[in-house]
Amino acid sequence: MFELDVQNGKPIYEQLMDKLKELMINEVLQEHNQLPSIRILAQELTINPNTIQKAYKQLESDGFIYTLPGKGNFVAPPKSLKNSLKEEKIRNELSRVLAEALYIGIDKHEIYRLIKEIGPLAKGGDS
Amino acid sequence: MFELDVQNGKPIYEQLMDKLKELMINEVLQEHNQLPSIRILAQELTINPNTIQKAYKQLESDGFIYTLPGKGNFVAPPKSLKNSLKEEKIRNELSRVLAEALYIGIDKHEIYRLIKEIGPLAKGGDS
DNA sequence: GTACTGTATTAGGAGATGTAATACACCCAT
DNA sequence: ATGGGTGTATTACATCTCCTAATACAGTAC
Repeated sequence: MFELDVQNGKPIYEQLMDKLKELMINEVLQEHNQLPSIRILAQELTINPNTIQKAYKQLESDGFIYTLPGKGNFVAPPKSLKNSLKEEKIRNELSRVLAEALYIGIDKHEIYRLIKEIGPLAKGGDS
Repeated sequence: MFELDVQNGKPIYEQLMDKLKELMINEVLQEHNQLPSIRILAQELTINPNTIQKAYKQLESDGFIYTLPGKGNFVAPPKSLKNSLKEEKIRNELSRVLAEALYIGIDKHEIYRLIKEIGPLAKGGDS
Protein backbone atom coordinates (compact mmCIF):
# COMPACT_ATOMS: atom_id res chain seq x y z
CA MET A 1 0.00 0.00 0.00
CA PHE A 2 2.87 2.39 0.81
CA GLU A 3 6.21 2.70 2.56
CA LEU A 4 7.27 4.32 5.79
CA ASP A 5 10.67 5.62 6.76
CA VAL A 6 11.69 4.70 10.28
CA GLN A 7 14.75 6.95 10.10
CA ASN A 8 12.78 9.99 9.03
CA GLY A 9 12.76 11.84 12.34
CA LYS A 10 9.03 12.22 11.91
CA PRO A 11 7.09 9.69 14.03
CA ILE A 12 5.79 6.65 12.16
CA TYR A 13 2.19 7.26 13.21
CA GLU A 14 2.35 10.79 11.77
CA GLN A 15 3.81 9.54 8.50
CA LEU A 16 1.00 7.02 8.36
CA MET A 17 -1.60 9.73 8.99
CA ASP A 18 -0.11 11.83 6.20
CA LYS A 19 -0.12 8.94 3.74
CA LEU A 20 -3.71 8.05 4.55
CA LYS A 21 -4.86 11.67 4.32
CA GLU A 22 -3.12 11.90 0.96
CA LEU A 23 -5.02 8.83 -0.27
CA MET A 24 -8.29 10.33 0.94
CA ILE A 25 -7.57 13.74 -0.59
CA ASN A 26 -6.72 12.10 -3.92
CA GLU A 27 -9.81 9.95 -3.59
CA VAL A 28 -7.94 6.69 -3.81
CA LEU A 29 -9.78 6.06 -0.57
CA GLN A 30 -13.34 7.36 -0.89
CA GLU A 31 -16.22 8.12 1.42
CA HIS A 32 -17.15 5.10 3.56
CA ASN A 33 -14.38 2.90 2.12
CA GLN A 34 -12.98 0.57 4.73
CA LEU A 35 -9.38 1.07 5.77
CA PRO A 36 -7.05 -1.91 6.27
CA SER A 37 -7.52 -3.45 9.70
CA ILE A 38 -5.01 -2.57 12.36
CA ARG A 39 -3.52 -6.06 12.53
CA ILE A 40 -3.32 -6.59 8.77
CA LEU A 41 -1.67 -3.23 8.19
CA ALA A 42 0.74 -3.87 11.05
CA GLN A 43 1.78 -7.11 9.37
CA GLU A 44 2.19 -5.54 5.95
CA LEU A 45 4.23 -2.59 7.20
CA THR A 46 6.12 -4.67 9.76
CA ILE A 47 5.35 -2.28 12.58
CA ASN A 48 3.51 -2.63 15.86
CA PRO A 49 -0.32 -2.69 15.91
CA ASN A 50 -0.30 -0.05 18.66
CA THR A 51 1.35 2.40 16.29
CA ILE A 52 -1.38 1.87 13.70
CA GLN A 53 -4.00 2.26 16.36
CA LYS A 54 -2.51 5.56 17.43
CA ALA A 55 -2.64 6.88 13.86
CA TYR A 56 -6.22 5.69 13.36
CA LYS A 57 -7.37 7.11 16.67
CA GLN A 58 -5.84 10.47 15.85
CA LEU A 59 -7.39 10.49 12.38
CA GLU A 60 -10.73 9.71 13.97
CA SER A 61 -10.49 12.51 16.51
CA ASP A 62 -9.48 14.83 13.66
CA GLY A 63 -12.63 13.77 11.80
CA PHE A 64 -11.01 12.15 8.76
CA ILE A 65 -12.28 8.65 9.52
CA TYR A 66 -14.88 7.04 11.73
CA THR A 67 -14.58 3.82 13.71
CA LEU A 68 -17.15 1.08 14.21
CA PRO A 69 -15.85 -1.14 17.02
CA GLY A 70 -15.80 -4.74 15.90
CA LYS A 71 -16.25 -3.75 12.24
CA GLY A 72 -13.39 -1.50 11.22
CA ASN A 73 -12.30 2.02 10.27
CA PHE A 74 -13.92 3.93 7.41
CA VAL A 75 -13.33 7.14 5.46
CA ALA A 76 -15.52 9.96 6.80
CA PRO A 77 -17.40 12.29 4.44
CA PRO A 78 -15.11 15.32 3.89
CA LYS A 79 -17.96 17.73 4.49
CA SER A 80 -18.30 16.47 8.05
CA LEU A 81 -14.98 18.17 8.72
CA LYS A 82 -16.42 21.60 8.02
CA ASN A 83 -17.17 23.67 11.11
CA SER A 84 -15.07 21.39 13.30
CA LEU A 85 -12.14 22.06 15.57
CA LYS A 86 -9.94 20.64 12.81
CA GLU A 87 -11.08 23.30 10.38
CA GLU A 88 -9.90 25.98 12.77
CA LYS A 89 -6.50 24.30 13.05
CA ILE A 90 -6.18 24.05 9.29
CA ARG A 91 -7.08 27.72 8.89
CA ASN A 92 -4.41 28.71 11.37
CA GLU A 93 -1.81 26.51 9.72
CA LEU A 94 -2.78 27.91 6.35
CA SER A 95 -2.38 31.51 7.56
CA ARG A 96 0.99 30.74 9.04
CA VAL A 97 2.38 29.01 5.94
CA LEU A 98 0.94 31.61 3.58
CA ALA A 99 2.56 34.41 5.59
CA GLU A 100 5.86 32.59 5.54
CA ALA A 101 5.65 31.93 1.81
CA LEU A 102 4.89 35.57 1.03
CA TYR A 103 7.68 36.70 3.38
CA ILE A 104 10.39 34.77 1.56
CA GLY A 105 9.24 36.25 -1.72
CA ILE A 106 6.97 33.63 -3.27
CA ASP A 107 4.58 35.54 -5.51
CA LYS A 108 0.81 35.65 -4.97
CA HIS A 109 0.24 34.49 -8.50
CA GLU A 110 2.32 31.38 -7.97
CA ILE A 111 0.06 30.54 -5.06
CA TYR A 112 -3.05 31.15 -7.15
CA ARG A 113 -1.60 28.77 -9.72
CA LEU A 114 -1.01 26.17 -6.98
CA ILE A 115 -4.61 26.39 -5.87
CA LYS A 116 -5.93 25.92 -9.39
CA GLU A 117 -3.57 23.01 -9.81
CA ILE A 118 -4.73 21.30 -6.63
CA GLY A 119 -8.36 22.31 -6.69
CA PRO A 120 -9.61 20.02 -9.48
CA LEU A 121 -7.51 17.19 -8.12
CA ALA A 122 -9.37 17.36 -4.83
CA LYS A 123 -12.70 17.20 -6.60
CA GLY A 124 -12.33 14.77 -9.48
CA GLY A 125 -9.54 13.02 -11.41
CA ASP A 126 -5.78 13.35 -10.98
CA SER A 127 -4.71 14.07 -14.55
CA MET B 1 9.32 40.23 24.43
CA PHE B 2 6.91 37.26 24.45
CA GLU B 3 5.76 34.25 26.42
CA LEU B 4 6.40 30.55 25.97
CA ASP B 5 4.27 27.67 27.19
CA VAL B 6 6.27 24.86 28.73
CA GLN B 7 3.18 22.66 28.94
CA ASN B 8 2.35 23.10 25.27
CA GLY B 9 3.57 19.73 23.99
CA LYS B 10 5.43 21.63 21.29
CA PRO B 11 9.15 21.92 22.10
CA ILE B 12 10.22 25.25 23.56
CA TYR B 13 12.85 25.84 20.86
CA GLU B 14 10.19 25.41 18.16
CA GLN B 15 7.81 27.79 19.91
CA LEU B 16 10.66 30.27 20.08
CA MET B 17 11.40 29.84 16.37
CA ASP B 18 7.73 30.43 15.56
CA LYS B 19 7.54 33.58 17.67
CA LEU B 20 10.72 35.00 16.15
CA LYS B 21 9.59 34.20 12.60
CA GLU B 22 6.29 35.89 13.38
CA LEU B 23 8.13 39.03 14.51
CA MET B 24 10.23 38.99 11.33
CA ILE B 25 7.23 38.41 9.09
CA ASN B 26 5.35 41.26 10.74
CA GLU B 27 8.49 43.37 10.48
CA VAL B 28 8.73 44.05 14.17
CA LEU B 29 12.20 42.67 13.63
CA GLN B 30 13.61 44.02 10.39
CA GLU B 31 16.50 43.23 8.07
CA HIS B 32 19.82 43.26 9.92
CA ASN B 33 18.24 44.02 13.28
CA GLN B 34 20.08 42.33 16.09
CA LEU B 35 18.26 39.63 18.02
CA PRO B 36 18.51 39.42 21.81
CA SER B 37 21.68 37.64 22.86
CA ILE B 38 21.38 34.02 23.89
CA ARG B 39 22.21 34.68 27.52
CA ILE B 40 19.97 37.74 27.87
CA LEU B 41 17.00 35.98 26.31
CA ALA B 42 17.60 32.91 28.48
CA GLN B 43 17.41 35.13 31.55
CA GLU B 44 14.26 36.93 30.42
CA LEU B 45 12.40 33.75 29.48
CA THR B 46 13.81 31.77 32.42
CA ILE B 47 14.95 28.91 30.22
CA ASN B 48 18.32 27.36 29.51
CA PRO B 49 20.75 29.12 27.13
CA ASN B 50 21.24 25.85 25.24
CA THR B 51 17.57 25.87 24.27
CA ILE B 52 17.88 29.38 22.84
CA GLN B 53 21.01 28.37 21.01
CA LYS B 54 19.21 25.44 19.42
CA ALA B 55 16.43 27.73 18.15
CA TYR B 56 18.91 30.29 16.79
CA LYS B 57 21.03 27.65 15.12
CA GLN B 58 17.99 26.15 13.43
CA LEU B 59 16.77 29.58 12.30
CA GLU B 60 20.20 30.23 10.86
CA SER B 61 20.32 26.96 8.94
CA ASP B 62 16.82 27.72 7.66
CA GLY B 63 18.10 31.08 6.42
CA PHE B 64 15.97 33.39 8.56
CA ILE B 65 18.87 34.85 10.49
CA TYR B 66 22.64 35.02 10.20
CA THR B 67 25.21 34.70 12.95
CA LEU B 68 28.37 36.69 13.49
CA PRO B 69 30.42 34.86 16.14
CA GLY B 70 31.37 37.22 18.91
CA LYS B 71 28.85 39.83 17.73
CA GLY B 72 25.39 38.32 17.72
CA ASN B 73 22.48 37.08 15.65
CA PHE B 74 20.79 39.25 13.03
CA VAL B 75 17.70 39.14 10.81
CA ALA B 76 18.57 37.94 7.31
CA PRO B 77 17.16 39.69 4.22
CA PRO B 78 13.98 37.79 3.30
CA LYS B 79 15.00 37.64 -0.35
CA SER B 80 18.03 35.56 0.59
CA LEU B 81 15.56 32.77 1.41
CA LYS B 82 14.43 32.56 -2.20
CA ASN B 83 15.87 29.62 -4.13
CA SER B 84 16.97 27.91 -0.93
CA LEU B 85 16.24 24.48 0.46
CA LYS B 86 13.81 26.21 2.83
CA GLU B 87 11.76 27.53 -0.07
CA GLU B 88 11.26 24.00 -1.31
CA LYS B 89 10.09 22.91 2.14
CA ILE B 90 7.65 25.81 2.38
CA ARG B 91 6.27 25.03 -1.07
CA ASN B 92 5.66 21.43 -0.08
CA GLU B 93 4.04 22.43 3.19
CA LEU B 94 1.89 24.93 1.34
CA SER B 95 0.71 22.34 -1.18
CA ARG B 96 -0.14 19.91 1.60
CA VAL B 97 -2.13 22.39 3.67
CA LEU B 98 -3.90 23.82 0.63
CA ALA B 99 -4.97 20.34 -0.48
CA GLU B 100 -6.22 19.59 3.01
CA ALA B 101 -8.12 22.86 3.22
CA LEU B 102 -9.81 22.31 -0.12
CA TYR B 103 -10.61 18.70 0.82
CA ILE B 104 -12.56 19.64 3.94
CA GLY B 105 -14.56 22.14 1.94
CA ILE B 106 -12.91 25.49 2.52
CA ASP B 107 -13.69 27.59 -0.56
CA LYS B 108 -11.04 28.88 -2.95
CA HIS B 109 -12.35 32.41 -2.54
CA GLU B 110 -11.87 32.29 1.20
CA ILE B 111 -8.24 31.43 0.57
CA TYR B 112 -7.88 34.28 -1.92
CA ARG B 113 -9.26 36.59 0.74
CA LEU B 114 -6.74 35.24 3.24
CA ILE B 115 -3.87 35.97 0.87
CA LYS B 116 -5.03 39.52 0.26
CA GLU B 117 -5.39 39.97 4.00
CA ILE B 118 -1.88 38.72 4.73
CA GLY B 119 -0.12 40.04 1.67
CA PRO B 120 -0.01 43.74 2.52
CA LEU B 121 0.92 42.91 6.08
CA ALA B 122 4.05 41.16 4.92
CA LYS B 123 5.05 44.14 2.80
CA GLY B 124 4.19 47.26 4.76
CA GLY B 125 2.00 48.27 7.68
CA ASP B 126 -0.26 46.13 9.81
CA SER B 127 -3.50 48.10 9.63
C1' DG C 1 -18.25 -20.97 18.89
C1' DT C 2 -14.91 -19.16 15.66
C1' DA C 3 -12.73 -15.62 13.53
C1' DC C 4 -12.59 -11.48 12.43
C1' DT C 5 -12.76 -6.43 14.06
C1' DG C 6 -11.24 -2.38 17.58
C1' DT C 7 -9.81 -1.23 22.61
C1' DA C 8 -7.04 -1.12 26.73
C1' DT C 9 -3.24 -2.02 29.86
C1' DT C 10 1.35 -2.83 31.36
C1' DA C 11 6.27 -3.02 30.66
C1' DG C 12 10.55 -1.71 28.71
C1' DG C 13 14.08 0.40 25.44
C1' DA C 14 15.65 4.17 22.35
C1' DG C 15 15.74 8.77 21.29
C1' DA C 16 14.40 13.78 21.81
C1' DT C 17 13.99 17.62 24.94
C1' DG C 18 15.45 20.56 28.39
C1' DT C 19 18.54 21.64 32.30
C1' DA C 20 23.08 22.40 34.27
C1' DA C 21 27.81 23.37 34.59
C1' DT C 22 31.94 24.38 32.11
C1' DA C 23 35.27 25.68 28.89
C1' DC C 24 36.68 27.87 24.70
C1' DA C 25 36.94 31.46 20.97
C1' DC C 26 35.66 35.77 18.81
C1' DC C 27 34.72 40.96 18.84
C1' DC C 28 35.12 45.40 20.82
C1' DA C 29 35.91 49.23 24.03
C1' DT C 30 39.03 50.83 27.32
C1' DA D 1 46.34 43.48 26.87
C1' DT D 2 42.32 43.20 29.93
C1' DG D 3 37.39 42.80 30.69
C1' DG D 4 32.96 42.05 29.30
C1' DG D 5 30.14 41.20 25.93
C1' DT D 6 29.10 37.76 22.08
C1' DG D 7 28.46 32.73 19.99
C1' DT D 8 30.19 27.68 20.28
C1' DA D 9 30.91 23.12 22.15
C1' DT D 10 30.92 19.34 25.42
C1' DT D 11 29.41 16.36 28.99
C1' DA D 12 26.05 14.63 32.25
C1' DC D 13 21.51 13.87 33.80
C1' DA D 14 16.19 13.78 34.32
C1' DT D 15 12.07 13.55 31.84
C1' DC D 16 9.14 12.68 28.18
C1' DT D 17 7.68 10.72 23.67
C1' DC D 18 7.78 7.12 20.43
C1' DC D 19 7.74 2.50 19.51
C1' DT D 20 7.70 -2.25 20.55
C1' DA D 21 5.88 -6.32 22.94
C1' DA D 22 2.77 -9.25 25.12
C1' DT D 23 -1.75 -9.72 26.81
C1' DA D 24 -6.43 -9.43 27.76
C1' DC D 25 -11.00 -7.73 26.82
C1' DA D 26 -15.15 -6.41 23.92
C1' DG D 27 -18.02 -5.82 19.73
C1' DT D 28 -19.57 -7.97 15.02
C1' DA D 29 -20.55 -11.52 11.71
C1' DC D 30 -21.05 -16.16 10.15
